[in-house]
Amino acid sequence: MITIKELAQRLNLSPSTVSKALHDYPGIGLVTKEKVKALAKELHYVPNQAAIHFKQQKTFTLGVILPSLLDQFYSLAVNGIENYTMDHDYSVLICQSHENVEREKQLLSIMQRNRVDGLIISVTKNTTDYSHITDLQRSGVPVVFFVRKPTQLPCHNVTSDVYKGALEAVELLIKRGHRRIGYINGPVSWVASTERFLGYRDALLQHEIAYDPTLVKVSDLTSGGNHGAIKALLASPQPPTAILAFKDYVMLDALQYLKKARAATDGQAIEFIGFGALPLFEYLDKQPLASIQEQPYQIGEKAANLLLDLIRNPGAEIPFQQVALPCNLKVY
Amino acid sequence: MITIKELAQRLNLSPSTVSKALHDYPGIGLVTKEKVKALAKELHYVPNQAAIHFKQQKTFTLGVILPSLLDQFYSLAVNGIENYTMDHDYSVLICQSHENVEREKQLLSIMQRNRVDGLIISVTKNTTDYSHITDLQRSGVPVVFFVRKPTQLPCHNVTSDVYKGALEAVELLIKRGHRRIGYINGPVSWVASTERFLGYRDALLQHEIAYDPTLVKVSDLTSGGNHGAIKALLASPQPPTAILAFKDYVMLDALQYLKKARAATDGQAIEFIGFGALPLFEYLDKQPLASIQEQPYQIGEKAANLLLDLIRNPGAEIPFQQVALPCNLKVY
DNA sequence: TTGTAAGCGTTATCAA
DNA sequence: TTGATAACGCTTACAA
Repeated sequence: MITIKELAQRLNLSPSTVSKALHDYPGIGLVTKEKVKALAKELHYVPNQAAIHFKQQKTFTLGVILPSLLDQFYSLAVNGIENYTMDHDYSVLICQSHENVEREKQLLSIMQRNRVDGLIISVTKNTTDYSHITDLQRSGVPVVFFVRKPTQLPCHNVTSDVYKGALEAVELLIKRGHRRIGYINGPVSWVASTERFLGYRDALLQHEIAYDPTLVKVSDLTSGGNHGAIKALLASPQPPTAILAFKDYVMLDALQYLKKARAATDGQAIEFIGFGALPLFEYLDKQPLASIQEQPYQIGEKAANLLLDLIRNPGAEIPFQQVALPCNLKVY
Repeated sequence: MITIKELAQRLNLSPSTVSKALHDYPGIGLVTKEKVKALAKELHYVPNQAAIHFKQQKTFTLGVILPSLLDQFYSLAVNGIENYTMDHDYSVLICQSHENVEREKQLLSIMQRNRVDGLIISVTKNTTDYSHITDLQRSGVPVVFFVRKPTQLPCHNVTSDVYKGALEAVELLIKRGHRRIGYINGPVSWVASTERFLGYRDALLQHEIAYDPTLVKVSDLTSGGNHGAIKALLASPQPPTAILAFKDYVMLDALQYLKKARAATDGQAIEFIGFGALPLFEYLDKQPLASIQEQPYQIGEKAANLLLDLIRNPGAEIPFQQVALPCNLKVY
């Protein structure tokens, strides 16, 4: 591997001159500059990032921790992050927590060893203690939460405006004549669950429909949990005629369950709306009424944008940014 | 950020002693060792990887280049790679080419700057010139191709045994009485396309069914290309009664097209088999006959395994490894 | 316009 | 059992 030192030797120059020439540093003779660049190209000189990072005490790298890349929501978000960072000459270190808190802690440590300049994170289902994250922050690494954010902790974060998303979805259901509208919620510890729930409830109240707690069930978002929730809803004395689901996958599981136990609904079709508007819906034979489309790519972009701003203004006491990108009700 | 030097000062030791103590280097007093470790913990000492990489002239990092993480096949493969490398104290630098050759070249350069110890790559649709990759190899970085491999270039690679997968799929169709079986192939420049095709053709020949080239169409794997291919098959004088598809997505597009143009099939249902066995199939109302399940996770694992072996035996003239993992016909 | 020298954090070699 | 020293590749303030 060819180094600046070697280039310098071959050209009878000093390493610093070569370095400057390669970076178009002002005050280097045009002839020298060209000579250096030519030789660098000829010998396939490739700068050693490890050395640069080491010298600069900066890695120009953002850490990204997310639950799983199998969820298209997150792979889209990664694309948004990557594109933004690429354009700004940063790179990303992507890691999956697989919803495992221990692993999340390990990853935080990896991020720290690698001296990432900042961190973008969507915490696991089970993260309640954020000390591993606040420790990192305290050591001077700015952190932006995305999609999933802590309940109490004040922080920078980028999410979807799921409150409004849920509100609009339920309004659509009401407009279509539904009065008994169920909701299958996600883990109650999540802000995202509360917000969706409030949108659901407020839509009802705004249209003078009493809020009935028996129409709300919680799922842990596993298939089993989803099946359990729909089953419970069907078992209520007056089952819902329409259901809002925390995620499209929840809805799909519910539909699957219904197909098997359809007798219970008296042949009445239940109308569904979920969050996600996943690409795979294009291929479903029987599409749902609608889906609330979030903007994962833009969430990623915005999170990266925010984080780079924080990195570039180190001392600055920037107040905690809370960005909520709009959702879009996609009617099929 | 606390450094070894600081730990040394505080303990009135030399940096080298501290370094050795932290690494359980033999010949360090037990007392010293404990003292060092205790202080390191107390002050939250975190080693600086950039410095270590720089010093060791090794990054303990594998580069991974793949077309897109949106394809679950690849996110599963990444999981396999990650798990294997984690267990062996390596990390991964994951990048997406988005089927863009120029970007692929850029990424190679990024990998080189970052001095990855090895590269796992699935090239883009359009990569025909491999010089950017062979250049990297020549500079001493071992490379393992996965999923997509070059036609001519001898290389280490890990793929699926799609020949056998296609063969078994077509045999199933034949057993079910089909005699006119179509095949929608992927880009002809891919080895994976040729292999599938040969499996398709050999299955026919082994059952004494003449191979009819008009029943084979090529798609570029875009929705448009897929629709075009199925349309062409339907337009043939004797349309197929069953179709093998290069990928499940091809099959889904074909099914979608059929739904719209179903008149053309005279109400005869065409039976399909594709490659992939994607999780989303669980949610389809009308499931295909079968799908050929590949093992992306295991492919990733094996590729990482192979690459680490290559890294660990630098000089060794290891003959090119060609691993093909079995496919499994999943009948719905 | 170019060169000198120091230093980033860590570790390996050798000496004490 | 511990310490001194050099080196990894690069950048930059300062000197020439």
